[in-house]
Amino acid sequence: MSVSKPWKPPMPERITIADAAKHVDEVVEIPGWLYNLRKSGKIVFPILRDGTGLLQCVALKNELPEEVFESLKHLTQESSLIVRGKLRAEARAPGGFEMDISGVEILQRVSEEDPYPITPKEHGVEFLMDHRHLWLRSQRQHAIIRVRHAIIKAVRDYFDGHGFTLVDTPIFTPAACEGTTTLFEANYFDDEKAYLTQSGQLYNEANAMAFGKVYCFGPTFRAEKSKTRRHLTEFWMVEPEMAFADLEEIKRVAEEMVIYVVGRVLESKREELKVLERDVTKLEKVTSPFPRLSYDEAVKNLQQHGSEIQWGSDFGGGDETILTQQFETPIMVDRFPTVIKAFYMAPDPVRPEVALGVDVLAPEGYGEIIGGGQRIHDPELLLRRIEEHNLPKEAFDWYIDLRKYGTVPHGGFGMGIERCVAWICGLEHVRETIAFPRMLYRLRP
RNA sequence: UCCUCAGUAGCUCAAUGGUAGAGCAUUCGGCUGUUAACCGAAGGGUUGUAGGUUCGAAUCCUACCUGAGGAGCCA
Repeated sequence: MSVSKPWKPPMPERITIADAAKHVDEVVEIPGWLYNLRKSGKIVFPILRDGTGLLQCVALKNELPEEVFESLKHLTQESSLIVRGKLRAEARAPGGFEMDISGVEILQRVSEEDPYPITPKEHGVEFLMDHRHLWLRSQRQHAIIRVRHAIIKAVRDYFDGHGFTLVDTPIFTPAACEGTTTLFEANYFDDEKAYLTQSGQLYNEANAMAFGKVYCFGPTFRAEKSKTRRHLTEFWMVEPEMAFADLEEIKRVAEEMVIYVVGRVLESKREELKVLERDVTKLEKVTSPFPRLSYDEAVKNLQQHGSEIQWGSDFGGGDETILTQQFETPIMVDRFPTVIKAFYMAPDPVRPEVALGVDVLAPEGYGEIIGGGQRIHDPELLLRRIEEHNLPKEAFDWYIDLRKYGTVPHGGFGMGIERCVAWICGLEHVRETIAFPRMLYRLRP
């Protein structure tokens, strides 16, 4: 004699929208938020957002209990809910899949008294920045942040795959790297001052002498009152440093890494670049070799193109644009005047008035994304430079030690992640390249 | 820090010295395939703040506040 068990409907599998294609013709449940709702009498089209994508759903009045249909019909933007139903391939739906809703669980209905502020229409920069915590839910911001993720992953994969060890450097530092004017100050217990790092480089050099090839990747802080589309006060920088490397090797690595990163983004983030309306043919041209100019040649070139620049000064705002517009790939400019570079920059042995430094300038007007070069490894010269720059020698004792105990030629570079993201995504401003940008006059949200 | 521009409904904007308006959003009504859906209706305003000019100011003037773009500086 058999006992019949009471029939229970099988619990539908919970999936994400990104996996919808694998579950066509299955009944599933998807938790998410209401992105938008279109309705037409007895049929409503809720569009669900779950962080992995968008899914159009369909609910018919005749096929659902009255209260379920009514609750959907009056649901407000960004209300949180779980939808259940059968997935179907549907050419008319954006994304190509659609769910026939059979059940809905509303987790929270956003009140119409205080509706979601970011509507599907256009908004201004100030409003969006004030609502950055909500703005991140939009398609465009998803695309940018995902490309950023891909860039960071590619950068790490590049260095991890080329014998570099990740050795992160401190955020709190006791003294300035290159001067004290640009640093954020913090109280470090009792009466001591600490500063937020503006570069991991000096510590990177110690790490390179310990491990050979290292990189650090973390946030850096600059208290400069720069108010332009290229500046944040808090930004992320990846900085490789290599023992036994000369300027040519540093340039080779910088070029190879940039090409690798762009390639990886093109390979894995086509959809996101499409959302951003990025002209990918411009990125596809980022191949070896990058044009190499000396500072001397760059100055001559700029003067021919009408710039006021004189030998001995740094590039002005328009200068980088004039230079990069002439090429389709990033360009490398090296051997800047020693006087405009940091104290640790190695002079060219045959021409000490120029330094063995290099900048990589991105095309399309994006400008400097990488700065680096060979560091001074001669102890006498380093001491002299510290004096010339009026830096407190005691603060650099440990740095000078690196030249006393087995000094070797070495160098590296730093790449600003946000500028790199802005370039690859084709953005107007770096403020969209990080979830919560910190800028002059903007600390919130 | 300096220069330029801008602040009008929740949002995006119009109104160029003479009665503050539209689209979106919200609410109500209509519509069974919508694609930033559409159609009809309703509510929604100390025109950034303070002062001044004028019969009359969103509009002209002054100061301040807020924001945006840029310069210098930088990745």
